[in-house]
Order: sequence, then C-alpha cells, then structure tokens
Amino acid sequence: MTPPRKPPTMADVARIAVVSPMTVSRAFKRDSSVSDATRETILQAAETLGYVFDSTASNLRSQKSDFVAVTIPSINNANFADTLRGLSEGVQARGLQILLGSTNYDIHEEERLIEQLLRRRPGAVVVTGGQHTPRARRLLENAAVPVIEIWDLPAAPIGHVVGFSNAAAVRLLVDHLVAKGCTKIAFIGGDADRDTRGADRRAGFIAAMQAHGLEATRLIAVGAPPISMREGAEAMARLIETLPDTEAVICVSDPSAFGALTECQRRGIAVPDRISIAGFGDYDIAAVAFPSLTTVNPFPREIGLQTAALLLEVLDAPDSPARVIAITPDLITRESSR
Amino acid sequence: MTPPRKPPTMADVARIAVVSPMTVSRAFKRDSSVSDATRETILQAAETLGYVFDSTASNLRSQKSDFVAVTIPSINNANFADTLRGLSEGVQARGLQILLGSTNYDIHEEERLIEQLLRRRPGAVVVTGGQHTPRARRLLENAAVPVIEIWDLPAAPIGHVVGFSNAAAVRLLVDHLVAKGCTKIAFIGGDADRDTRGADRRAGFIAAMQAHGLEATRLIAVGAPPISMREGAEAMARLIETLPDTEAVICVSDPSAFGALTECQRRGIAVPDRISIAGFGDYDIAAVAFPSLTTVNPFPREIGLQTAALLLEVLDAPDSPARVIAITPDLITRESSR
DNA sequence: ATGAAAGCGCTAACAG
DNA sequence: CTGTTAGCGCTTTCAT
Repeated sequence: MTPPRKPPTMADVARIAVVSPMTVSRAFKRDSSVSDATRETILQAAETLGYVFDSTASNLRSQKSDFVAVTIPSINNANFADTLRGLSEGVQARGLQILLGSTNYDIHEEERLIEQLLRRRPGAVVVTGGQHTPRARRLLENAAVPVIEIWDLPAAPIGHVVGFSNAAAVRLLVDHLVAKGCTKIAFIGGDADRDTRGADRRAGFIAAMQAHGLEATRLIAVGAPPISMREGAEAMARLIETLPDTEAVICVSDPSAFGALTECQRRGIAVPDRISIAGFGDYDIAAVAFPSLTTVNPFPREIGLQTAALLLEVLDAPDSPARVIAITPDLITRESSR
Repeated sequence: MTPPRKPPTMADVARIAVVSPMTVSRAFKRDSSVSDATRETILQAAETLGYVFDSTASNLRSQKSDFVAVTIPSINNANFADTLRGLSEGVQARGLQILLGSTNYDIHEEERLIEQLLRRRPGAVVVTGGQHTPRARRLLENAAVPVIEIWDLPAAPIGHVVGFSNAAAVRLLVDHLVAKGCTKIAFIGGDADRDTRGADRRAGFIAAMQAHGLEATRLIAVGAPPISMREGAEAMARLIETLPDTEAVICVSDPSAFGALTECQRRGIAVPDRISIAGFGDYDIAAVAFPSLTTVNPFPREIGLQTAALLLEVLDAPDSPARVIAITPDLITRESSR
C-alpha cells in the first residue's frame, strides 16, 4: 500500500511544469491567456501527478460558486426526477453542479435543508413548491442569490417562478369527466396539511365541482403524502364500500390512480364502464396500464429546462427583475375514462 | 430593495458579540469549550446578523469534508432511490451531506462524474456498480478517501463493497420457475453492453438455465437501459410473435415486467395460466399490479443503511481493511407465476 | 503571456 | 474558557 500522502496542489504542478501557480490556474481555465505549449506542459504534469482541481479553494477565493442548490419533495418520484434531469442537463453546459436535497414533502424539513444548503454558498437556489416556513423564506430572501420556486404559482413569490396552477390542472379533469356525463365524482388524496401541491389539487377539485353546480363531498384522504399505489388501492376500497354509486374518481397522482385501478380489477368492477379513473402527472404507468389512465401532463421536464434557462439568464444579469414562467398542463384522455 | 451587501462573516459576528472569531467558531461546533453565556450571545448575534456558516471555508481550512460523493445510474428508479434514502438517513446523524451524481447507466459518464465530484474533495465516495473505466478506477484509487462500491459484488473491488450477486438473484427466479414445471423460459433485458447489472442478470439467467440442462436461447434485448415499461411491453410482443410457445419470462426489472404483463392483458393472454412473468427489484408496482408480480427483493434500503454504517465506521478508522458486505436477495413469489 | 503578493472565511496549533 | 497567529489552495490584482 502507498502511504496516504497529501494530494498534489497547483503549487506541485507548477513546480513540475516550471511555471508559477498562477499560470497553472490559468491553464485550467478556458479562455485564459496561456501559450499552447505551456498549457500542454502543465496539463501533462497535472496528469502525471494525478492532480485534481480543488473547487472548494477556488470557490472560496473567487467568492463565487458553481453550485445550484435544489430541493425536491422526494427523489423517488418520476415527475420530480424528470424536472431534475431537465434542470441538470440545462445547467451542465455552464459547469454548474446541482446540490440536491429532499424535503420529504415537509416544509420544516425543507427549512433545515435550505439552511444546510446555503452553508455551501450556492450561486442560486431552486425550491419545489411555493409554501415555506417563515424562517425558510427569510433565509432565502437574505441569501443574496437568485431564488426560483417551481411546480407552483405562489401568490407571493420569493423571486422567480417556473410553475403551473395545480388547481387549474385538476379543473381540466373535472371538466372532462363532467362532459362525459359524470356527476358523482370523488377525489382521492393524502392528508392535506403536508403536500401543498396535493392540497391545491384537492382545492381545485372542489372549486371546479362547485363551478359545475356539483357537490364536492366525496373526498377520501389516506395517510401522509406522497400516497403510494397501495394507499390508492386502499382509498378505492373505502370509496367503493362507503359511496358505491360513485361514477368517477380523480386521484392526486398517477401511482395512486393505478392503485385504485387495480383495486377495481380485483373486485371485478369495470373501468371505465362502471367507474372512471383519472390520475395526475402522466407518469409512464399511465400510458402502459391496461386500461391506460386519463391524466394531466404538467410537463415536468419542461419545468426543469425552463428553470435552467432562466437560471443561466439571471446568473448573467443579477439585477434582472423577478420572472414568472407559467406552464400550461395538458389533459390526456385515455381508456380509464369515458 | 436592500443593496446586495456582502454577507456577514464570523468576524462580523465576533465584533457584535465582542469576542474573537475563534470563539465564534467554537460556539458553532458541538463539543467545544465555550461558556454557555458566551455561546448564547454569539448565536444571538449570528441570528440578528443573518449569519450563515460557510462550509466551503471550513472544509478548506480543516482539510476535511462533510461531503459524501455518490453516483447512481438513474435518479428515476425506486430501487436506487431507496438505497439513497437509507444512505442519506444513516449519514445525516454525522452531519454529512450527499453530493449526488447520476451516470445514466454509462461508465464513461460515470468517469466524468467522478472527476467532477472529486474536485469537491468529498470525504468518501460511494459508486453504484463494480465496473468502471480504467481512468475512473485510477481516480478513485488515487483519491485517498474511502471508496464503497454498491449493488454488485465486483471481482476486484477498489475498496469496500456492499452488494449482492445479480446472477445469483436471477438464479432464484429460474429455480422457482423450473420447479413449477416451466422449461421454455425467456429473458427480457436491455442492450447488454451498458447496464452491467442487467448484463449480470442475463448471464445469471443463462448459467442457471444451463445448470438445469435447459436451453437459454430465448433472449430478447430492447433498447438502451434502463428498459422502460413500454419497452417491456414491446419485448413481450416480440416474444409472443417469435416464440409463442414460451411458458415463462424473466424481466430484468419490475417496470419492464409490468409492461410485459400489460401486453399480455391487451392480447388476452392469461398470466400466469398461459405464461408466467417475473420481474426484479420488488418495486411497489410488483405487489400492487393485478396479477401481482413474482420478483426478487435485493433490499435496496438495506444496502443504503449498511453503506452508511460502514461509511461512518471507516471514516473513524481510516486504515481499516477493505470490507465486503454481501446482501442476500429474497425470492418473492406472487400471482404472476405458478 | 507570465509572475508576485495578498487574501477569500475559516480553524489548527499553540498560547495563556 | 478564550485569544493570537498562521495558512488551507486557489484566484484577484497589479505588475512586467
């Protein structure tokens, strides 16, 4: 075994290449003025030594960071994962690195996370959702870096916004089901006080039903968000047993809608003939399930790409005014409703 | 608008609290010797100023990092997400932060990622998989920090290992199906040269079939890993059309198995009566699908927790010998096979 | 195109 | 329990 010697620094590389550390530093940048020959020598020396650039020192000295802090409710969610990938791809060109934190759908956890992330001095912060603890808001406002709230259209944004109205998106589903002749429509979601997007969707359901002059009393809440497939199935079981005349059900997400679908299948209840089912998010499973699921596509990847584009823009122009980029979700009608 | 003044530093806090910066530094540590009164004053001053601790400077000066670099093939995968959550939880107690990178199932992308992550001077590196480019290996070996390879049992580990044999796990499925009387068994996977765990599973399938004296010629490969639900469905369609006498099919993952299942349902092919289907990973969908899916549980969360525990251990004892922690996957038989 | 000096914000090391 | 000094590895700034 080699003894764990100290890793080489720029000074070491400079010594081998017989230049000053400053020249080494320049050689590692793109557009800096170093002769081709010198740069070649330096990069070769670095490779020989096994030198690895130290971003920590670089960031400290230059007082700027190539981190973008990002919070999402859950890493195990295809919608947020798509947003994250879009975001990632969009910022990678600029050499920015994403520092990810998962809030577990809890704004108090989000507060802790934001505090932790800010210690790393990110160049910008992206948070999923528009509802935060007062302290989290204050932290973000004081951070003196661009803030982008996504997946929501907050009434009082902290900074920039790339999102959509969850309530309006659910209205698309209600309108569709009502147009198909359904009046007894139920909503399956989680306990409302945690997942704010879920709560917005439920509120949107109630408002849309009332707009049609229909009663919005068939509300099933099962456990803490995010609702799993299994919980979707449990909710459907409860719905069938307590309100058997229900004609259609809107679920807060596609996974729970799929759970609801399988519960119907186990009980021999025909979908959509006896009951229509709709989900939210246009996850892969919505298209593949048999019957396929009617749902709403909020364009998660697009949110990520737009966020990245906005990010690069505001990092270049720090004093640019706060922007709100609204995404328009799409209704996708499939076999599970008619 | 407040002008974007420079954020306060420890020196500013020290000035307000009328102590030295060193005392402020100590007040922010846990076990350091600062009188309660002084600490109280300092923390109050910090809160008033809106001071945020600068980990970048701290890490640079102390030459140690609270980062753990982690690479996973995909963020949009419930198995890896579970591992990540276990890892996260286990590591959070020590105040360590995960610096995540996604390789997109590509060892060249992994190499780029590892290089980028090492620039941040992580205190340890966790990589998913045991196959790497020569350069990636070198980078990890020279990094002088603990390395843990997970989700695999590499023949020549770089450092520590927390994983399982993908081949042995698939053997459980083959043995099960053979015991049920199946002999014409197919394997659905992706193009083998990218996803090494997928390739291991296919190799395990072939070996297990041969051990039973059966032909392992029914191999369907569809597209680049990870195989989606839709690709699972496409593969099943191909299988049905080209090898209609197939009695059972093992899919490289549960999502693709679910896709295969729905294709059968669309074609009116009874599962498991006419064909048995098995997946891999014990994703939520395997238990909820109707019929539910026979699969293998590799205990992703357990891998994460064990990795975290090992990590904390080796960070305390840097010279501890390389460890290999083998996880034993479980066969889970459900409705989709008989 | 290259170099010298200084310092980013914090803490190790040593004092008291 | 608290303070002083120096310096982590890099880059800003100012020279040449």
